[in-house]
Amino acid sequence: MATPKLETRIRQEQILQAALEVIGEEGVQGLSVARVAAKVGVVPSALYRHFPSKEAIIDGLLEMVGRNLKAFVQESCATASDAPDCLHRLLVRHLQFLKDHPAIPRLVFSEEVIATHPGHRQRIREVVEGYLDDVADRIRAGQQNGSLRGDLDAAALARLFLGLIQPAVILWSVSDGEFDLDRHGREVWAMYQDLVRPPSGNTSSE
Amino acid sequence: MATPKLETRIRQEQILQAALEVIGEEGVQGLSVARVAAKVGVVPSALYRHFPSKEAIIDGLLEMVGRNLKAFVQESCATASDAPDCLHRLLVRHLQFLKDHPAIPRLVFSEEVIATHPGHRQRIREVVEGYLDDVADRIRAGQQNGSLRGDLDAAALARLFLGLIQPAVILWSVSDGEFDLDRHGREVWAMYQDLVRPPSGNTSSE
DNA sequence: TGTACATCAGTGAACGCGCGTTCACTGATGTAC
DNA sequence: TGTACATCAGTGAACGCGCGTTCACTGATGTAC
Repeated sequence: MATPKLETRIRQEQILQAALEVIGEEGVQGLSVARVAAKVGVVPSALYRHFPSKEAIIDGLLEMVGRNLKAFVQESCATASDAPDCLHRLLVRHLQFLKDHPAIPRLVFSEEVIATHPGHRQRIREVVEGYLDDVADRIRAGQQNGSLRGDLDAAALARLFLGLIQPAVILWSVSDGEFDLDRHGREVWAMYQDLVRPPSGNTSSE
Repeated sequence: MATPKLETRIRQEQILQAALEVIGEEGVQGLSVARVAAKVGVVPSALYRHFPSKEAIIDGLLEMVGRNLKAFVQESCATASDAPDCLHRLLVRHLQFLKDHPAIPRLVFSEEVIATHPGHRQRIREVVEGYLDDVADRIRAGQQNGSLRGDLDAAALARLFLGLIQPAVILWSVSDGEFDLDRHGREVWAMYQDLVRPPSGNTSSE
């Protein structure tokens, strides 16, 4: 027993972190109990002291991702001057996050995880729809204070916002880092901004 | 030997078709040689008369998808009156296709396939970038004949067009068919159309 | 037209492998007395 | 302060399973003579 004992709470965090690293390196398909255990520095069966099953680990990851997305929206908009600025910060943050931690979108948009287990599908549904709802709320607020054009459906605009990010995920995955995320962000943001700009010039009415 | 012999060409098509069905039912993760063989009505080892490996089957699928996407763009635009109409038909066709054959986008956007084998990543790259290039070409043509606004980058507009479709893929997968694809199509198309409409009223100058 | 032979799709047993999970165990840590 | 005990994280061997793939074989089909 070279490995010191640690509390379950700490181990759970370590396990989730290790699982994310494995997904980043080997893909969702490569996520095995053995590999996660090796990264934690522990024997595979030790993981069962902290999670009842591999499915529970994946569920823990999805829950974590959901919390992170919620925090992203809040933090991006807390420091923003108006709704367009909030959305812009959120987009930039997402693209940067994609660059730093490609494992997360891989996990959320992974058909594999969805199809394997009904519980995962439900969890991903909560994460994606929760995110879209948060974004739509911010859009609605912007529409009400006049910083965003008011005649477009907020939920549909939120889906379109997600559509600024998703193509970047696949192109980034597929291109071995050649795809220019920053440029993509600038280009699609210019278009989105153009679309949601209120008709008159009062972009920051209070 | 209850199974009659058939030519390799026919079997190859049957195998690819069966593989698509398996992905539709069990996900990419559930795609196994045994399941495909069962669907074809043949013993697992028989597949090796027609494909050298499971990887080759997946590669065959990706190639097929690439051909289908190319055909989609051509057919949608052949009967269209102008570039916006062409893009609209293409969008509707894609969403309908997603409804009928959810396995295909699952395959193309599957992180699993990408991460597993470098050859697959290259193939998916060809498919996605080829599709984006085709769409961008149509957009460029529309910009030149004045049916599309000319001051936006065609490649970025093509990526945004893909962004109309991708959120629908994940929401459709995750919602057990509850997500309203037709409504999504109408809403995001209205926005896209609004964005790409030329500034003056001459939407169909020749 | 009839026979001999090459071709090759399909068979089924077998393989080695990595997988998720279990279980009896070990032994360090913290608490009760 | 010192001893006895409960707790529980980590161990390592073992499990059954499904996987992709191989290989010697079978036997129907089509061709050459």
